[in-house]
Amino acid sequence: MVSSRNLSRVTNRQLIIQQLFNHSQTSRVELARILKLNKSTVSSIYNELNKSGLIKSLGLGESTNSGGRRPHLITLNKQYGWVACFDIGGYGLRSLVTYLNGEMIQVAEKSLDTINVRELLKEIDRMMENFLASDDTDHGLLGIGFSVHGVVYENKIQSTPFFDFKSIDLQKYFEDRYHVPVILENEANAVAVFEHDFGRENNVDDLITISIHAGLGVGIIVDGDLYRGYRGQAGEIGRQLVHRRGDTTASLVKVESLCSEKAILDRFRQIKHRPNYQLKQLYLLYQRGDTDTVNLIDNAITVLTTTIYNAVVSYGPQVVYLNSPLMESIPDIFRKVHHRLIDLNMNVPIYEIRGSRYPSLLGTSSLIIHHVLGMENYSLKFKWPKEVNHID
Amino acid sequence: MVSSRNLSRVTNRQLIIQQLFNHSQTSRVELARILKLNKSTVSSIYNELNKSGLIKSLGLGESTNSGGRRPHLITLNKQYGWVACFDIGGYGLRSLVTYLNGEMIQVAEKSLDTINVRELLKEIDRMMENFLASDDTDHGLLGIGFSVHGVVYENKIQSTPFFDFKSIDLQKYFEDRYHVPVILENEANAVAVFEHDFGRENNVDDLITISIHAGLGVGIIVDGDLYRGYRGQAGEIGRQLVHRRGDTTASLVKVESLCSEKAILDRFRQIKHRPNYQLKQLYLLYQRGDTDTVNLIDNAITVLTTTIYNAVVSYGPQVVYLNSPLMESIPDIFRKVHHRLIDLNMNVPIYEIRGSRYPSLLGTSSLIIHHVLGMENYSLKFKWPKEVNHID
DNA sequence: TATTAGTTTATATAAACAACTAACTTACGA
DNA sequence: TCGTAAGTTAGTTGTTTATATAAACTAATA
Repeated sequence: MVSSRNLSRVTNRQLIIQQLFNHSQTSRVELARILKLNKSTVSSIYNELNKSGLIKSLGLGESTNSGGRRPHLITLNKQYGWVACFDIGGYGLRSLVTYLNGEMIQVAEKSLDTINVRELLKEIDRMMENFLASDDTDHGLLGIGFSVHGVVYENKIQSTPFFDFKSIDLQKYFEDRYHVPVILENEANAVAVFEHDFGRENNVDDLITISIHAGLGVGIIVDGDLYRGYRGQAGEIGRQLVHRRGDTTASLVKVESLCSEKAILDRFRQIKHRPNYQLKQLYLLYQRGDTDTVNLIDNAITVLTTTIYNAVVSYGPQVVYLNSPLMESIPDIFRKVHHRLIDLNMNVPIYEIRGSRYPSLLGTSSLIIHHVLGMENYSLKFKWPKEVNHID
Repeated sequence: MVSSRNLSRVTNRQLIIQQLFNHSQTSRVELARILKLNKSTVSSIYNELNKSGLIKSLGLGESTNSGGRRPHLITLNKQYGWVACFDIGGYGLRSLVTYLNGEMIQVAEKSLDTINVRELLKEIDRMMENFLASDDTDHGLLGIGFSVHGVVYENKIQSTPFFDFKSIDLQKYFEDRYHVPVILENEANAVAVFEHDFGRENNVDDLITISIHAGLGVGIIVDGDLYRGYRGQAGEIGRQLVHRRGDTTASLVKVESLCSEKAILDRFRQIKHRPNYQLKQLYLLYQRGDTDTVNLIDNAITVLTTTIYNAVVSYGPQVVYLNSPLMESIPDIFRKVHHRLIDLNMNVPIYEIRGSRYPSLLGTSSLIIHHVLGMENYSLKFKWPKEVNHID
């Protein structure tokens, strides 16, 4: 517990954990120098952390040219434990297991077309059993995180288009079952956390990620922290109202009805009278120059461009990331949106996130690891996984 | 200086100052009970603050029915010093002097139509001399704050439509001149700070204020803190691009070109061929039902409605405030916008700020007082001044 | 006499400090 | 080439200092 008494102790321990986390190796003197703490203070906290098993020794380092004792190199013990993360969306269920440092251990995926919540819970439990069976860490499972395509507030799902979660409190269910902390977060927010915590540049503390799936959502990082809004309602930009270009009536439509992946696919199926067409067919017909399809995509590009532009003037981010399976399928879309934005003199860099299966899971991993370590208010930097790529 | 050593002392002192600030009277035991500190800890810090003159005694309070010694009531000594605030806009210059607790002492105003920066500085200095002459506080001037109609970043004006500030660093100029801290803030942000810190409900920590003047800007409070965006660029929603209703071309226009006060007045003067018409004439012709004028206003109402709606889904605030001399002149506008928003099922309460001369100045006063007291990260609640009213 | 406000004194925690040991490099003389 | 002294750096140990808490006190009330 943090009382007034041991406030500085807790703070100093957090600073040391942060330093351990963010640097692949360090030593006691280095900690003292960087954190401006006395060597004895560092030693005292080091002993505490070491006793709890959070520190791993890396042997001796090199001494300087002018001599001196060699430092004992140390690092965070990633084998201390593991966390599980799940992404729940329209497509089904994806999961990821990472060590305490966010390093991927394994992934799993299960598509669920028509499912009820019981089915989903059973599938999650099956995955958890597998994960628990292959555990090779010191203290085992430390926490579970969920990324949800819907509005989340205080670890409760407020609304989601996919399942009926009114009947079940996911957090309570899994906390009771596995006796570890469980957190829930909105998918777009999780992706934003991923970009911030796994980002290659360390100094980007104001960014937005735009997720284009069934709807259109923004994840917002402000000054390094997630901006959720009142009751988690911030960033629902898909619900913005616009006049359709050339529409002479007074009618307003939601932007996501014009440019979300779902809206585009629905319209495509309708135009082509093929209820089973997928992204693949959309890509093929677009490639072939099919007029209807090209018009459909061009229109979406127009709407997307202004929506992104407007998000930038609204949120004032340093960087924008787009997270969209649609754009991964049809690379032309991002290319054209990008060019249009440059034509509009938008001088904020914009990137596409590739490997869009992992970002929300990794962001969730970061969130639960922050929580497990009691480091909610500290920036922890994670290593970029090879499976995820950036394109600009 | 905050070192690891005296961290808890600094924190506890801040907690006590916060409590003193936010409650018109308190006592040492009460501080100890509320802050969960030992009575002796409170006494120790009390003595420190008392020696520095920050505390004023209010005599003895009442003892309980069951007896016991009467408490010595204390309060923050508002007479400790004063701060000066200036609002610089297209209309000219407004200023406000407050005590350390944000209580108004005096105001001044000077309209400047065609001015250069030198003129402006001279006018500010003149006002400052008057303020200094009538000073009745213990330690005199403590700080100066500026509210600027333009983008501000790290106390520097990045851009403003009104003056050429490239040549002058206001902060440095006045810090050198008066040897007190000087801060600059964007006007919409200052209004947002005003609504948060002077707000009647204490628990609204997510709100936006929409300022409608020459342009259209949003001030955003997230979790009790100002959200400025990268280089202060957040909230420039006037620069959002939209299709004009019924426009069959592909052209996009800035929303502020359709619904800002300046845009409306400009168009009004153009339609009526009267370059000197002001808000008064606009109001009169609107009242008389002049077709051109009614259409102009109706169109602005339409654009304002969707812009506010879109801001709400983007930022997810708990409350929205509108700050607009235009709406103060023509109350119909707010009434209609409000009704339209209800028709759109926007369930976030929206209020109009009346007395729009003071909010930005009072918000700036809060900012500089926070700074002077070293309380940047603490919420200080100010008393609502009688001159400012809310309408919903 | 019981109760509450506030102070004083003693004690505990933890950070800083100073002085130590440990372990290294370099320089230099035999 | 070896040995050793001098200098350097890492990390520990004992001491001091700041500060929060606890307990025992005084003061003032119903």
